Amino acid sequence: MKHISMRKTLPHLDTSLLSDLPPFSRLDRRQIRTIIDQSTSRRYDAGTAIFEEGHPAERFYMLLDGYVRVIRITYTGEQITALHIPSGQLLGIAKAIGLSNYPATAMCATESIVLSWPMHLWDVFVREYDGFAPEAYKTLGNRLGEVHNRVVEIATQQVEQRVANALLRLMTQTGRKVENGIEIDFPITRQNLSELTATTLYTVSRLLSGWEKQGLIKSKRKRITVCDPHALVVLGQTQTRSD
DNA sequence: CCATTAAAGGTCA
DNA sequence: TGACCTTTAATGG
Repeated sequence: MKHISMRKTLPHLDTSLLSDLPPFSRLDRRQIRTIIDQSTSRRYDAGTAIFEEGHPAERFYMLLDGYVRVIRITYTGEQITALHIPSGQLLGIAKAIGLSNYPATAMCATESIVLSWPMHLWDVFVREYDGFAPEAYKTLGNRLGEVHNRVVEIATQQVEQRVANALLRLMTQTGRKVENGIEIDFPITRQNLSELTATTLYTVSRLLSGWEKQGLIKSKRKRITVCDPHALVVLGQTQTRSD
């Protein structure tokens, strides 16, 4: 028995934790102090949910460290990954578009550190804090745009293109430089990728194996490194259709 | 071109 | 060891 996540307030939360993050970057020290004092901080293990689809949206969150997978459950009980959220972003901000329940589950892809506030403070933040609302809406807009792009891809592209593009997006959004390329910074399985691209884990596995043989990527269990981004870009745009 | 099914080997706690 | 991850092959829409 180990690594039990306990809810607790960490002792020394410095104002610098938030002062560089867009939703709070226009605020002075005193305001940020107030915001932090109203927050609850918590660490989550990888694989645990911060909040779940359908539950009342009681709190909103700022991801300080880690990665979160936004997941929806289908009629048959399967999960599909909608998008990934990197640290420094707000999440659980359903209130911004008038929802009273969370529209999706937020699952930690890695160990994560999160600040949260009771939802009744949302209106206070929007009213009192310069730049907060625009940044929140910008975040929502970006996510909506990303989901839109995927809908278009799924409707118009072949599986190979979709997987290549998904990989490129993850690389640019969460990539970390390593010696032989750029590694996606959190554990991701064939299953996860297949959910993102509306295909099966077997097809993803076959594609990745092929790309690895050609030297485009390297992969270990739950880890993928892109070695040749340009080749993937080409793959992602090539229409291998008879003309 | 791609999903499904089945089977087997690998990895991790 | 058991649960989870990955690959490969066969089959069929």
